[in-house]
Amino acid sequence: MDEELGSASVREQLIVAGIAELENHGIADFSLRRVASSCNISCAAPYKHFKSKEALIEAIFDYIKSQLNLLLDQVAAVHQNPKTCLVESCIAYIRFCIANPHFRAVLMLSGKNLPLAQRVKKLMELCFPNMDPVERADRGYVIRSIAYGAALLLESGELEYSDHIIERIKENLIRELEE
Amino acid sequence: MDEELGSASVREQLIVAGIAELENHGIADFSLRRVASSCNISCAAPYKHFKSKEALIEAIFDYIKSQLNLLLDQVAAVHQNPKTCLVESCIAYIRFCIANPHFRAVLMLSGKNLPLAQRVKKLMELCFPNMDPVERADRGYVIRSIAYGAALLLESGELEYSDHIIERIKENLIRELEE
DNA sequence: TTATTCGGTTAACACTGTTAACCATTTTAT
DNA sequence: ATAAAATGGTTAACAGTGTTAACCGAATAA
Repeated sequence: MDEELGSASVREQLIVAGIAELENHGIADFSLRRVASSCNISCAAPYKHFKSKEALIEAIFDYIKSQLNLLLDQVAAVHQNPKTCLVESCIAYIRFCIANPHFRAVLMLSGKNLPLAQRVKKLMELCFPNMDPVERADRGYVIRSIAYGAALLLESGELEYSDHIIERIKENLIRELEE
Repeated sequence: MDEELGSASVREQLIVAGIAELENHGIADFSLRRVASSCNISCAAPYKHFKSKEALIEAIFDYIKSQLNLLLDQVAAVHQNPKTCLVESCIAYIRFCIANPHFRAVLMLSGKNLPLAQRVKKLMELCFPNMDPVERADRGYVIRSIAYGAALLLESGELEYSDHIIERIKENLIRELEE
């Protein structure tokens, strides 16, 4: 019963193989049978672990979300100052999206975008404890708009990734945190 | 062979029915046979008009793109001042995304995001003819990030549409156009 | 008039998601 | 220890999918 450390459970194998399938074929051509094949199990076997193909995809989304949360936890551990933590969280989100291109579409397309949203909300409260909550929330939305938009532009390849552009994004985020 | 004004060609019918299919079933469950059925033609008939299912979807994307271009043309015709035109173009883009939810995902998901991009580029040149091109381009990216990000937040329902929030977005866009 | 293209049809192929029936093994209960 | 049940796999089948081939009639061009 206990998961041996070396080998992943079939459920985990399906999620990992499903991510690869998502990378290689996109969500419009996601084949559960192909995923099963690549795990060397029969086409019906996945149904012992997931109710449906959609349920597997949902599990993949959750897995991705947890990965992003892990990363953002690390950022929070390193940066104590709430403002720099906020900026670095956004940058980490952007880098995460670039490193995992299929993730962003997935995160954005179905209300799975919470990890960054929650952190921005909390950090904004720490940054501006006395600010009018409406104003504070609005600023949070602008910050997230910048992060989401930049991630989109960078991941789509329309905007080329560079240290310079990351610096520019940082500047714009910081500007929202001033005054 | 001349298209009669009243009835649409089969090709157009397929595009319109395809948009409905996209709305009802999403891109992951887009059925070309269902689209054909809803046009009262056989399952093979679409292949007389499109090379493949993907080609139809591509044509749908192009149609959506042209709709957005029409809207942005109207905005350009009304607002002569390049700065206000730029801001209103972004707002029009955001409204367009909200009014046509499936459009945004489509526009964003595959490099079809050009309509706004091109206009922002040109308008930025009009707004800041003497600015360093790199600086100018960077500002354009920030403006688009704000527009794309806001469209995403509004369309996903995470941020509720209101005149107030539109005003806030405008303010933030204008701020990028100052100094 | 003849040939050709245009736009439709039906039939078929390989593939997909999903379920049912079955089976061996492992876990749990009595 | 033995019986029961749950676990996790199998194969076979069904309906639905994208796609192609073969065919066909009408409009068009030679």
